[in-house]
Amino acid sequence: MAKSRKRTAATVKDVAKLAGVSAITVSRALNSPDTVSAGTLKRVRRAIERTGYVPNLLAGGLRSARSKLVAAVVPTVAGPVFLDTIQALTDALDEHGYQLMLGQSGYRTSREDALLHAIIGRRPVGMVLTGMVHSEQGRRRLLGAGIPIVETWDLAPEPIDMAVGFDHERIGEAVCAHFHACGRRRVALVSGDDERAHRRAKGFMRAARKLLLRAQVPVHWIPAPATLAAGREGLAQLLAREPRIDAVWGSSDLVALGVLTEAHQRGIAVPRDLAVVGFGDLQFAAGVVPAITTVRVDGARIGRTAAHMIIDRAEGRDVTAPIVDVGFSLVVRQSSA
Amino acid sequence: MAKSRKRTAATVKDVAKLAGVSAITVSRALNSPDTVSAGTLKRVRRAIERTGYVPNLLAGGLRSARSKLVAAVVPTVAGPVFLDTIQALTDALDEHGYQLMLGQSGYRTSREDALLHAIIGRRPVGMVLTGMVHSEQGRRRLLGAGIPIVETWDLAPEPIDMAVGFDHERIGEAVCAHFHACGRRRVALVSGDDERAHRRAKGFMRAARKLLLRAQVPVHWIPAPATLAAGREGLAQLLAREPRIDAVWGSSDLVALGVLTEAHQRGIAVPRDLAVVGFGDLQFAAGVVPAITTVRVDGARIGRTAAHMIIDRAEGRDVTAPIVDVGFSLVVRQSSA
DNA sequence: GTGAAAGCGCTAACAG
DNA sequence: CTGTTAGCGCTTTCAC
Repeated sequence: MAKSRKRTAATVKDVAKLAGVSAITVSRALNSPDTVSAGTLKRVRRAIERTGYVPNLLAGGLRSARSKLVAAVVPTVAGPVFLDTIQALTDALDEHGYQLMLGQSGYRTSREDALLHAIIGRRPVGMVLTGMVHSEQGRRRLLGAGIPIVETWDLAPEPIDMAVGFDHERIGEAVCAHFHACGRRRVALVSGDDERAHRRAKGFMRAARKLLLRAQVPVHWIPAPATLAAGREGLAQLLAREPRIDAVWGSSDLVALGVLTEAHQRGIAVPRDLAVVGFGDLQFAAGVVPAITTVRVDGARIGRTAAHMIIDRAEGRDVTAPIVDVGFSLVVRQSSA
Repeated sequence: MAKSRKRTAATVKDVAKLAGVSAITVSRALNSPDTVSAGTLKRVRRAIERTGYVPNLLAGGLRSARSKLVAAVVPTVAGPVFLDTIQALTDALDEHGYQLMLGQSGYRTSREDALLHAIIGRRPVGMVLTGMVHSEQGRRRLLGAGIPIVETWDLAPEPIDMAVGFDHERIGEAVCAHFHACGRRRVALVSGDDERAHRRAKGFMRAARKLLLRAQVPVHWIPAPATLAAGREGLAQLLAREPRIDAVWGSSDLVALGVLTEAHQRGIAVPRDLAVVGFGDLQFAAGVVPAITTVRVDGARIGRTAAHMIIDRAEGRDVTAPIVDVGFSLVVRQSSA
C-alpha cells in the first residue's frame, strides 16, 4: 500500500473520494440520511465501512456549535450517594447521543474555579451541578457561559438556572415527626457536616422545638466521609453526654448501621430502647437485622430529569417546569417502631 | 453597547483586539507565557479578565490534535466497586489538566459498540476500559483509533495495549487457602455471574481440588446486581442442598453481609459454625459485627496508575511497565477464624 | 518577541 | 438530491 492509512484517521474527504461523492454528501448521509438518495447512501455507507471512518465530533461541534457533551460536577463519586443520579444521567444522555464529562469538586472551593474553567472550555451544551457553586466568580462564569444549568440534590432558593432535587429541611421535619409518632422524646443526631446534612438537621431541630418541645437536640457531628465507624463512635459520644436518649437519626444509612452496631454491642435493644433512622436507603438498609428505617430519595429520577432538561433546552425546546421537587419517602422498617 | 457581547462567547480575536496584539500572541500568552514579553503578557491577561474569555478547547484540540480528554468506560457506576478507581482517575487527570469522559457499557454487548463509536469520535487522547471489550469489531475500532488504552481491574491475558489490575484467579486460590488454613473443608460459594467473579470462582475451585480434595464446590449464582438479599437467599439455598457447609465466600461484601445476616437469623454461629469471607472491603466490612474477612484491592491505585499511563503516552513519554499487577490483600477479621 | 497566512475536519449557507 | 464555498476558533508553520 502506497499511502499509509494507519498514520492518520480517515476523514470525510477520504470517504467522499472512495464513494465518488462530495464531502458534504457524506456529512448528510450521516446526519440526515433521508435527504440523500438510497443509492448514494449505500455507497457512502460502504465507503465508511471500508475506511473505518469515525466522524471527528470535535470538528463537527466546532462548526455547528453543538458538542453533544454534557458536564456534571459532583463533590465526589466515592460515597454511594450520587451514584444512582450519575448512572441515570449517563444512561439518559447516552440514549440521546450525548456524552457525559465528569468532574469532582472535592468539597474544596479552591479547585472549583479551575474545574469550571476546564469544563466551560470544552463548550458543553449543558451542565449538571451537585452541591452548590460557592465562589462568586464561579457563578459569574457559569452565567457567562450561557448554557443550560441544572442544580441537583438540593432545591436552591435561587437556582442559577434550573433545579431538580428535594427539600432537605422537610426531610428533617418528617423524621422528627416520625420519632414523635413513635412516642420518642429524647432524640439525638449523628450527622455529617456538609451543607445538605446541616439543612436536614436544621429542619429536624425546628420540628423538635415544635413537636417535642425540646430546645436542645444533642448532635454529634462527624467529618466527611461518613463511615460506619463514625456512627458507632457517634452513639458512644451521645450516650456519654445524654444516657437517656431514645432515638437517633444518622445522616446516612452507613452511620445508622454504625449506631445499630454499637447499640447491639452495648445490649441496647432496637427499637425497644432506641429507635434508629438513616438516610439514603442504601443497598443493605432493607436487608440487615433489624432492617433500617430510612429516607429514600429517587436519585435515578433526579439524574433522568436533569438529563432531559438539558437536552430539551439544548435542542431548543422549552422546559415547562424548570424547578422540580422529586420529594422523598420515609421507609419505615424495624429499627424504629 | 452597540455590539452585543452576550450573544456569543469571546474569542482570541476579541482579546487580541482589546490588548492591541495579534491572535497568536494571545494563544502564546496562554500556552507558553515565557515566549512573550512581560508587558504584553500583562496586557493580554487584563484583556482576558475583562472579556471573560475562556479558550475554546474544541478548536484548539482540533488544530493541535491534542484534546486533553480521556475516556473511561465502566460496566456501571452504581455498585461501589469501581468508585475508588473512578475517583482517583478523575483526580489524577485533573491534576494534569485532563478531563474525564465517562461511559457505561451496562454489561450489555449491544451498546458497547455505539458507545465506543461516540467516544472515539470525540478523539480522546486515551481510554480506560473496565471490563473487557467483547465484540471483535469493538477491538478493531479501538486498535484503529491508535490511542493509548488501559484495561483495568483485570489482567487480560492479551491486553489490547496496557493493563493495570490483578489476577482474579489467584484471589480465589488465596481465599480457598485461607479456608483451608482455618480448618474448613465443606466450602461453598455465593457468587455473581459476571466474568470477573467467574474467574475468581475458577481459582477457588482449582484450589479446592488441590487443597481440600473436593471435586465439587456448591455454588449459588446470583444475577447482577449483587445485593444483600441475594446473599441471604444464597445461604438459604446452599443450606438446603448441603446442610453441612462450614465456609462461604461471597463475591462481594454486600453478599457476605447477607450471608452473615441469614446465618444470624438461623442461629448459626459465625465464625464457629460457619466462616464467611467477602470481597471488596466495602465501607461497612470492618465495622459490622462480626467484622467481615474480605479481599482488598487498591482501586484508587488502579485509577492513578491508569491515569499516569495515559498521560505519559499522550505526552510522548515511554511507559516502562505497560502491565501492572497491583495485587490484593486478604484482610482477616472476625467472620473467619 | 511578534505577526500573517494557512488549515485542522467538519457543516451552514447558498446555489444548481 | 447534490455540490461549492466559506468559516467555526484555534495553533502550526514560516517570516520578520
